[in-house]
Amino acid sequence: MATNCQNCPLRGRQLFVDLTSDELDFMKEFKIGELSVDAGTTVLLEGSSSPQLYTALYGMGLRYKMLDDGRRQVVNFVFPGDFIGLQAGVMGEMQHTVEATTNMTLCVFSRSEIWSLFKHQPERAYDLTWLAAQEEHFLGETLATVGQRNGAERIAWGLLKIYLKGEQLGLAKDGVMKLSYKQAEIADALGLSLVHTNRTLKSLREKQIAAWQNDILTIWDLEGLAKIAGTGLDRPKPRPLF
Amino acid sequence: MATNCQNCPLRGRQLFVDLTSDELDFMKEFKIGELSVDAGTTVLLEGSSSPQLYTALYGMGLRYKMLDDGRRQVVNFVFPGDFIGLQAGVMGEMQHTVEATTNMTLCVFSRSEIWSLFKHQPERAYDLTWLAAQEEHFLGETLATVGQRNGAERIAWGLLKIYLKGEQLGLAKDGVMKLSYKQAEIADALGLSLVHTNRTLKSLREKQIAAWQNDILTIWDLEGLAKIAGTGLDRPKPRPLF
DNA sequence: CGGAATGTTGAGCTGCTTCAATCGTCGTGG
DNA sequence: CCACGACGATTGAAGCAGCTCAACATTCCG
Repeated sequence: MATNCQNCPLRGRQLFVDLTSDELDFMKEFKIGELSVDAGTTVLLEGSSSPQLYTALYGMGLRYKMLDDGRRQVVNFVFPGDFIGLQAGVMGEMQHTVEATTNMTLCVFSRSEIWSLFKHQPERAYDLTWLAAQEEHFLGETLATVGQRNGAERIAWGLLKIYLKGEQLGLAKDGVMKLSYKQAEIADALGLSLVHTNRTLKSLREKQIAAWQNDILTIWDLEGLAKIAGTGLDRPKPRPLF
Repeated sequence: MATNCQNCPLRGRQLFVDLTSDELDFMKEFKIGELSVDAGTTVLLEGSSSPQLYTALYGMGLRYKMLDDGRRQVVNFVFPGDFIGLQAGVMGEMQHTVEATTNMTLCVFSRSEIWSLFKHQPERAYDLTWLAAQEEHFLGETLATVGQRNGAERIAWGLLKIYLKGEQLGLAKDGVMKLSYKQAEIADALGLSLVHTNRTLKSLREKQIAAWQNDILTIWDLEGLAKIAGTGLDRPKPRPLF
């Protein structure tokens, strides 16, 4: 049976701020169903104008853009709690594709309700804008990484960000996290070739800093990782959940 | 004397959608003043929580992030009509620095009014979210460029985007546009070294495709530029103006 | 068992970086 | 009025980080 918002498994996790009971009531109305998809399914397609919006509930996925000649840029990774389809929601069409890389369950919202949210739930509308600004922030950090850092720094940065978010989500513990992606996907996220990504991961493993094999990410030396990445260990700030 | 919103020089330009007279009235209240700064001034500082938000009125600038070791990523270029400080407005602090590269005039808004905008002007709040989603879209395109395209493609892509936006803003005409940046800034925007940027620009010049010298960008072969960039010639969509 | 998908490793090459020197322009102080 | 220094653009040269090509290993699944 579908989860209802009251007992949403994501509520209460460190990454998210609490909802008022009013907001919760609204969300129950806003949510129109649940969607389960297999690994490999395209949830939203670049250029399409889906009538639906989603929040990831279980599972992982990725957002990517394709260049005309087939090169792919992974824009980011989708984890539980991530809101999917904001662009289609406000701009009318998706600017990137969203694909499930594991089996996923998503909460479904009706796009047409977005406007009523702005009209009747200014707090929630504000939260939505907050999320958009947050996405922009993270994309900016990613751009700085891909534009300025070298291979080792990029990989370290990527693993670190993923791990810290996983921690706040309750998906990571004691340096261990399930991470169901392919090396090629990390490579396409960081602007590196697959071969170089593979070699860089190997080097991190040999240095006893972190290993990522068989879909399991193991961090042995978080500080060492942060040092290579050239960044701090700040945890992501709590954010609104839809 | 300060411009008022009615006779805002930006209204009516192709890039922007019209405001209703209601919205215009609100904007007049929302706007609390005007700010003129010299070239080189830092308008907003990464990590700060400015009580003010801005819309660029005249002049150009850039947004950038610094890595801990001093490397700089230019996140994008600021043109007239661009809204500055949304992140500080909703998230409480800026995630990048905004600097004027020419003398600039900016409309000033009070950050504390953002909330009243959500409360009383849902249409404008929606527009704000639209802008945030648009920024996210553009950052995603930039990320794809920096992550996937080679030097020549990146430069071509960058010049093309700038020129097309300039056209819609009335800042470019017949292939000519004033573009007051340094080569180092384009380099830092595209993740290339200054030297390589210089050489790539030279090659575009020698191929009679485009030249950018003495702050003047001249496009001789727009289609050729788009072909190198690996993208189309789509003009930016009209967007809300604040 | 065969084939497809993913990961791993070797080898050679090059696009881009880094270092460094030169040139032109411009504002400043003597 | 000229010398000086600062800054940005330009060009040469050398080196390497990361790419491409290619072969092989491993796992999984029908």
